[in-house]
Amino acid sequence: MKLKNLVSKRYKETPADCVIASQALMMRGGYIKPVGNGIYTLFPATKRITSKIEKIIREEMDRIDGQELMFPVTMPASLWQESGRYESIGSELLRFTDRSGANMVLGMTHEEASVHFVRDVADSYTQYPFMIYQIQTKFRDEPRCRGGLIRVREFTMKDAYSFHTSQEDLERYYQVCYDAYNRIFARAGVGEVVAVASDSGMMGGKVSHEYMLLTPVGEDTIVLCHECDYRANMEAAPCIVGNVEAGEVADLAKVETPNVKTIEDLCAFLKVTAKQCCKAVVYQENLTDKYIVAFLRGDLDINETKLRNYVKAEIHPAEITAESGLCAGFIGPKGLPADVRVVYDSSLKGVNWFVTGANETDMHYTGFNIAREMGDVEYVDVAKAFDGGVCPVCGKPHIYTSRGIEVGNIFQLGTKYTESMGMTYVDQDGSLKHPIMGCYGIGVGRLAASVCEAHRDDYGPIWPISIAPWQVHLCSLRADNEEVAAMSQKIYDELTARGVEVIWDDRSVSAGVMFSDADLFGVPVRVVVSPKGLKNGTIEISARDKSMQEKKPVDEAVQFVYDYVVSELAKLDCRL
RNA sequence: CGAGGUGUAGCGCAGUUUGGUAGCGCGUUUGGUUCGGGACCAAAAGGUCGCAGGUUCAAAUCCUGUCACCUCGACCA
Repeated sequence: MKLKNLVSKRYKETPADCVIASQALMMRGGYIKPVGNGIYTLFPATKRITSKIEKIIREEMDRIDGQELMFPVTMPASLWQESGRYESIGSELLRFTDRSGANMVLGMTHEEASVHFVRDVADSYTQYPFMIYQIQTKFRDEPRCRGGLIRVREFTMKDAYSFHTSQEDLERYYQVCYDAYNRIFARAGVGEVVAVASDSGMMGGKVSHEYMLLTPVGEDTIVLCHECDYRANMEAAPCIVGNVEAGEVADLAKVETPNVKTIEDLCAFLKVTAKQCCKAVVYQENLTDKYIVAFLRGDLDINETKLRNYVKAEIHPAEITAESGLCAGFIGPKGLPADVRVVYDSSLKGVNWFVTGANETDMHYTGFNIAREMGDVEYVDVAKAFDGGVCPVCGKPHIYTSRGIEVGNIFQLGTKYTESMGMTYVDQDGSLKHPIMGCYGIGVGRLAASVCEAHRDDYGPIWPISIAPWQVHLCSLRADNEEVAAMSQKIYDELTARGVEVIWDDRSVSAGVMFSDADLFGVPVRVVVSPKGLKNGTIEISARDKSMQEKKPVDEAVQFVYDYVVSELAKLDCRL
């Protein structure tokens, strides 16, 4: 492929509104163009990258006995009504009507479609287990898109669904997928992607992992341990405070705290630490508007996901009205309205002395002892894990947090969909049973963008050779020079004949333009043919990541490049 | 959905306060000189100033409405 014929354009200046580095480079390098909010055209170079990612995914899915198929993007609403998600999922699911007025949806995930398919064909235990997968367009009407391909509304995803006759078999296969995912990311050149325990969210099910690329620009917060390899999404991470500073037992006293509403003000006013405060966070159930007051230690933050899971309802931060009986800024456990649901965080357990609200304007209690004042209450973990917290695995207080981009996930779904959609098979003993499901996703475009985010310099992406749009970038400096033109053609022909992918730049432009464009292409191997080199009988060969730079005699150059490409590919378990 | 912001040539921007026939840089085309990290000279093409109303002799500029996009927040399998 000659670069001058490639349908693309590169820009010297960063387009407006780019927020993260990979997005800026992919816009400048002519990889993507926004069509609408969160909707992109992928240019030919990008499509070559995603196709290679897809090829790796296919190889690994097929290796664990996956069977590729294709579900539709558009589905009748009735399919989603069967599982109950037509009602339970919000406006993220794009709904529309067809010409006859029938309700339709655009697929954002395909559990329903997969159950719809297999319930007719997998009716005997002898057919299990099996896994089906597809690589296909998804549409999710995200409220807010971000960072180029990092968070979009329309995207390509590999989604897989496995079906089992026992929880044990699901767990066995889950581990197989876990390993396959690690191979996929390693082969795509981002071995730094790590699996973290996660919250299952709307997918249902219990055990799940997310594969995260750790980067400051990530949207998720990851909890890790310095001592051991514990890793979890903040949403799912337990908060363990460790040693409790119980404090002295003291009498309950009501004190005036005029206009002191925040923990910070309270600490300053009463000369106490945040740990000695019991703070209230107020939510409301989405459907009923019923108030939920969560109490936790003053230095901690609420983990909404854990709270949501505990109260088993969708919730949102409360609007505290005059009729609610709540006294914003002065809320405490004692004297709350009866219809308010109260949740005590584990961080409060065993502490004898708290400052907390008195449920009266400008009044707080000191010496508040939850066990004495409120009796035997249940403590649950609804706080966010924090730096220096206790690791739930090794027990050492070495928790820290980091940010990450979720590039894939795996879930043990259980029977949520097979039950709701009435899928059964006949077991060995003749009884009807619901298959147990797992599901496994990878966002292809997001992975490509994440690779760019992880592997780049100031001048452009540095694509791993396994997914690079081309393996070799051939630069003909002074292509008008007959010798240069002839040698370039020879190198291009020979490499291409041996299966190496070459992008060939034979434009009559200055070296600066040619090299800066090559940097933006991010192709791993660069071959430079120039009059200067040819005068010495050499060809320049270098790696985009600067790990290799050679001058080779003209008759050895092709073999050297070929060998180098093959060996670099082999390092990522890939072939020409 | 809440708050803020921006729409002017393919890209980046100025011009809007104070209304007067639309500009700069990059890119593109042609000719010439250059040639190892975004060269130079000369000429040229390219815009109903997001859209629709209104005010005015006159609107990119003022007013009203509307659409789109961006940022922060809410939200997020």
